[in-house]
Amino acid sequence: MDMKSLTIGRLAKQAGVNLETVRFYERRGLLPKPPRTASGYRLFPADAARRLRFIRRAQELGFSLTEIGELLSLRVSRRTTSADIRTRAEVKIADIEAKIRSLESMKKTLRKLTRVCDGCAPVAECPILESLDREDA
Amino acid sequence: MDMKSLTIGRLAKQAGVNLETVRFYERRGLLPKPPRTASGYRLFPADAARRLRFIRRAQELGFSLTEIGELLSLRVSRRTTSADIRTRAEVKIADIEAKIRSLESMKKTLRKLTRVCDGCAPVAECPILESLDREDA
DNA sequence: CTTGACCCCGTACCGTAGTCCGGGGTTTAG
DNA sequence: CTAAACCCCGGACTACGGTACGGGGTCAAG
Repeated sequence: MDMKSLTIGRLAKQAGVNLETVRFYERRGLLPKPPRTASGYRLFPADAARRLRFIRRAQELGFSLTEIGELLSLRVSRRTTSADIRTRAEVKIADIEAKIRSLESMKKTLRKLTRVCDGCAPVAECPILESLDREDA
Repeated sequence: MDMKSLTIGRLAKQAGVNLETVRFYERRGLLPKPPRTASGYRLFPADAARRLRFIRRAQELGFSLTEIGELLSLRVSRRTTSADIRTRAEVKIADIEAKIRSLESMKKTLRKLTRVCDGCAPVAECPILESLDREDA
């Protein structure tokens, strides 16, 4: 139990999540199984909190836990070739860019709306529908 | 039943959602209650499909149905003042900008990863954890 | 050496967002 | 006129992402 390890309770507090959520993510494989003390207590490395915060943020961006698992597994190692990782990373980048474009489009519409508000011109229709409306999924 | 109205089934197909989902959104108030035929069939205006597609996209960006309802209600009318709408729109813009920043950060990390792949330098750690990791919610 | 805070585990339960079912009327194409 | 295809409704069911519960062991302060 050196200073660098965290019990599950401390980790949960540091990351701002429920303790049960930590166990749940461990079961789901989003958090690597931590070493245990002789009595069975989990001892998480300090950077587990960073991983938890990453998961939370990614969720707010509309990624499912399964997709987050895929993001977290993006790294080069003996088992995975560079080319494989590269391809998978590029797919994720494309997903992300699509999300950014949708958000930019929503933002533009909302900005237009605030300008209309300044001009005091009443808009009866819902202007945000203009955004996010062209083709593809 | 003019050409411009859609039965629930046609609407669902056009928007690419399940028919039950349309009824569900109507119950949730995300879709305005459509007029009915004498026999009770719903007749949706043609632009209901646009609204459905907006809802789906916004969900992919991590907005809950409740938040989507708030976005859809952003418009100026007798009941809502320009100033009120303006304030609410600005809050939403700030939310959106935060999402965009997080996504840009993820994207940057993934780009770095693809460059590493090109250079064939193996990375054992999970580099994406570098992103989305500073302060605030 | 006890008491309160913390941890273990499995299982049950919850909210959100749908999705399905089934018994019944309606519409439309043959 | 009838059969297929479509629509109505209420209510049950599902999947996902947690969250709570409860019975038990552990650890640290007094």
